Amino acid sequence: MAARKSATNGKRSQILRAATDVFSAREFHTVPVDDVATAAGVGKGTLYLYFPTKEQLFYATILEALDVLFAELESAVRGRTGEDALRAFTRCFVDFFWSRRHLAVLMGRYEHKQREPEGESWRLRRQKVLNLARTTLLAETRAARLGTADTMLAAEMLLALIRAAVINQRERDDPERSVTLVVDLFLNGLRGPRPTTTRAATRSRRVTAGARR
Amino acid sequence: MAARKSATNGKRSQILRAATDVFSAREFHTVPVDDVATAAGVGKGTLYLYFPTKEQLFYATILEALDVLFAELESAVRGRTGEDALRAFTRCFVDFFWSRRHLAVLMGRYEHKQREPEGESWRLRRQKVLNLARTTLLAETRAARLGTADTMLAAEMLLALIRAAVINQRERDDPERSVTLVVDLFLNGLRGPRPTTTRAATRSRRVTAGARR
DNA sequence: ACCATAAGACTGACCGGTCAGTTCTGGGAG
DNA sequence: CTCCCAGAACTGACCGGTCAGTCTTATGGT
Repeated sequence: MAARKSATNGKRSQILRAATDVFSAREFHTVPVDDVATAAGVGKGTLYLYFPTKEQLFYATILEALDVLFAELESAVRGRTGEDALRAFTRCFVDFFWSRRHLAVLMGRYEHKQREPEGESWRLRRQKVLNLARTTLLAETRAARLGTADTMLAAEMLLALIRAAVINQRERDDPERSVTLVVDLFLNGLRGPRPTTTRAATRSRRVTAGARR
Repeated sequence: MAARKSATNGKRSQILRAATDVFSAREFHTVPVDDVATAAGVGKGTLYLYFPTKEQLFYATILEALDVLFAELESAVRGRTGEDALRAFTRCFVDFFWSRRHLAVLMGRYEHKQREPEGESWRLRRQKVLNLARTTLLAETRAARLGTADTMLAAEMLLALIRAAVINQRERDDPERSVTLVVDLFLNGLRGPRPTTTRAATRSRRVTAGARR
């Protein structure tokens, strides 16, 4: 029985993995279910044993990934605060999509689906991630005297920066560098950190911006 | 003849406007061409007199909008430099989508289509906008000692911030406020501008963050 | 023999694009 | 001004292809 169940789950995640690949490479509506089944190495009928509709299969790929992401983010920031937490958050985020580049495309592409019936749980999950970002930023935003609405927007902007960094990253780039770029830009802007001593600012700037080349 | 031609163009843009509305509200593949025709108040056949395929109709909505955006951006920054230019650029961008909110969704949703055959001209146009952003940033990025690759990424990040601001803006918000938020965050980060005099920084921060509420 | 699982052939709905027919327009003749 | 006609503009019923989801059949384990 345990064996049966594990075999079952094995096939389910096998389908799920294939679905993620295929849905990342091509747009949802241009992908025939047969293609997913073929990619997964199962018959179409089998696929429908595990997922009731094509849409649900699609959402399953997103939702499960978001759950993993959230769990990883949460444990990454646990016990940290301030800039340290922010950096850990960003690093975790970047790494997650670093090893799942296709997912970044997939998620960005269909964020709007949040309005559809199934999309509700998607919205909820995204909200959870956003809230975690907001919490992580709380100290900084308080220091900046931001109101609640602005804090939320700041969190959105952080995610936007991360997204831009991930999407524009080349294969050969160093993910850690993206983290630095994002966090530094987000905290100190293009003009660099406020100098505590005049020379310190210059040094810090070079680390931020000049590492490559 | 002049009358004929203007009547013709009138119908074309009438269809185009309807298409933009419909394609913004629902996803491309879930929209039957009949719906667009109905929304435009013309028969399906008429639609196919002006646009060869459904896809081309779709792309026409995007491409024409991008052309307008680029022209407006270009004239907004002409003759300006530095922070002044950056602010004008951002303001123009925000205003454009402010009066065309649906477009922001539409463009973000299908950026990935750039890989498709028709998407080539899309990619080109986006590139033009991106380059304009890069040029506008040139002074700042030089000051920050960024390499070419990083300057490009900085431009991407500026666009990402603008996009986030536009998408998260509520109907009642003041667009000018979004501009301020984006530019200030981009240049000086969440921690605010480097103080030239101690008090000046505080004043500037309040403008950045505290205008609402 | 019976059940659980898998496969892929099949079917019905749906929609992009066409085209045969209709309506509009404008201008020339009476 | 009215009638008529030619051609342009427009229309929507229809056709053919494409799947999402079902159902029959095959396989193997107990």
